[in-house]
Amino acid sequence: MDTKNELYVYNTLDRKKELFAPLHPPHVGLYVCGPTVYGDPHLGHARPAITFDILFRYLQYLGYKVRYVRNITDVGHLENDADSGEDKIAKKARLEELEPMEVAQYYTHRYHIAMDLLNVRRPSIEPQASGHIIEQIAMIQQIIDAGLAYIKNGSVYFDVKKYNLSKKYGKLSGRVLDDLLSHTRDNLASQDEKENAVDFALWKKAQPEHIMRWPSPWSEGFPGWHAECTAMSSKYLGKEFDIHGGGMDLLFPHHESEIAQSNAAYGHDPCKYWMHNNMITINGQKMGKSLGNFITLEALFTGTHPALDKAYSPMTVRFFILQAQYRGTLDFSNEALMAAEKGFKRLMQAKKMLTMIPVSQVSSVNIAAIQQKCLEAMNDDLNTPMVIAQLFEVVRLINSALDKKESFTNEDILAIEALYATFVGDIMGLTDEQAGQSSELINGLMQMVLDMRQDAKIKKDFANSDKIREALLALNIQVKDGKEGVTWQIV
RNA sequence: GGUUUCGUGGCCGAGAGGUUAGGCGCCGGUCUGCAAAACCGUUUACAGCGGUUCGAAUCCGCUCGAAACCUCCA
Repeated sequence: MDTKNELYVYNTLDRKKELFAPLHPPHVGLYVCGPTVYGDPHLGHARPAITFDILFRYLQYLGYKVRYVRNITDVGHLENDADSGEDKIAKKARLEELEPMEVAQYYTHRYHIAMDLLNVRRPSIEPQASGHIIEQIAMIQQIIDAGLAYIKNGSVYFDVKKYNLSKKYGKLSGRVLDDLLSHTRDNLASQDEKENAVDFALWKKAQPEHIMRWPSPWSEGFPGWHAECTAMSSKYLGKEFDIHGGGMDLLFPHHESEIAQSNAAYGHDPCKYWMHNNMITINGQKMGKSLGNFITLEALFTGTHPALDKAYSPMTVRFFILQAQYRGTLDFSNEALMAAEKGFKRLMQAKKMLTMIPVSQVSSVNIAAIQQKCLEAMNDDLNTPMVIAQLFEVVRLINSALDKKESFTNEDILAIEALYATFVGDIMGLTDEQAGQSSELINGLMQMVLDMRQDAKIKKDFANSDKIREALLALNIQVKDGKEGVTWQIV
């Protein structure tokens, strides 16, 4: 009966919304594929980070004790272009004459700074792939012992065809092995070692030019791409946990192969729910490093990218992302970001006006109903755009109350404050960026300047009053002449 | 070629078999010394063609178009 107060999430495994029921309540294990740290974080990184930050926050709001693991991939993966066979991180390190770990550390740091600005909560554990080589080797050995991997020239490959005899490879992505066998392209140099094109590497023997390498029972080399997530998720969340998240682009082959590895090594799927965020597109096309159309978060925040008309604050970007449901593509444009910026400011400004509303004995509003709708929206697979729509209803009510077209009781005002604190602050992680900017000194100075302008206005010296207004605007301070007096806002 | 999605008004985006999404923009009004802000009102929608239904933007089929994945990528 109470279904509206229970969380439903879209499970990619069966492509429908399911009631979320943790394996071991009140604990929830959440694993999300993190960044590969060989480049600056861009807008694309913000989407999964924010999507699963919302999930993390909301699960906590619901009272769950969440262990959120998000890895750092600091062991690069193979490239397939002409000069390849080389580890991506190793390649970049040589170009810049840095230690590979120095590069990884540098970009990890940059990633953290960007995520902090976006107010993305740090995960409970952020394990590095390079720190879990032993665990990955152990897992690979278990797969070999199970007879589902073979060794060729010091490299280890997962035997997908053999695995498929007892389990179904492709159950997450909807792919059929026979189709994959007949359609997969075979242009990788290393593929001649594979028995089948669909087989994937668990361990790769390092070529001489590789500088990232570790000893193993098979060769000196490095783990395959999919190994780290299985090894680290099972180490920190157990061999069966609740939710595995990541970008849709990782569905195949990465997550499909994680399922195969987990089944081969442990006999069952790694998790109960698979959740995937969609991509951010730019002019309808996926943003990606290889396409050369990606916008780094730093460029976005500073407005230095040629495609940008101006800088957009981290909270504007966060709000922009939350205005779309996480499973849909989100198209980027200056126009859309500017609309988000204006909308976000309006949302935050209304909250500040709350203290100016006269308290009434009678209420003309139903805040509890709005709160309930916000909860229902969150419970419906994290429908943040719906939550935001409800919050704008509150904005309208606040502004109408200021215009004396609605009346709030003290309880109403407290309920609205709580609504903001819970949904805007705690759950959606939106903070007021100007909060810290107005010190006592600035407030005092502003009061003085505005008093001077007011004097000029009384004397009908509009030349001077406008001069003050324009000078303030040049400093990005907007003066607002309201019915109840003059206020100001940093724009 | 295969797999998975998607096509909503000027833009971004929810929803979903019958009842206003929301934001931004445009236009009109209130307020203002003038603006801005705020409020009120208004304007364009569900790719196309069939089918199911009392009724479809919402279900089914086809057509057209777009994207992601199949190769590193969030």
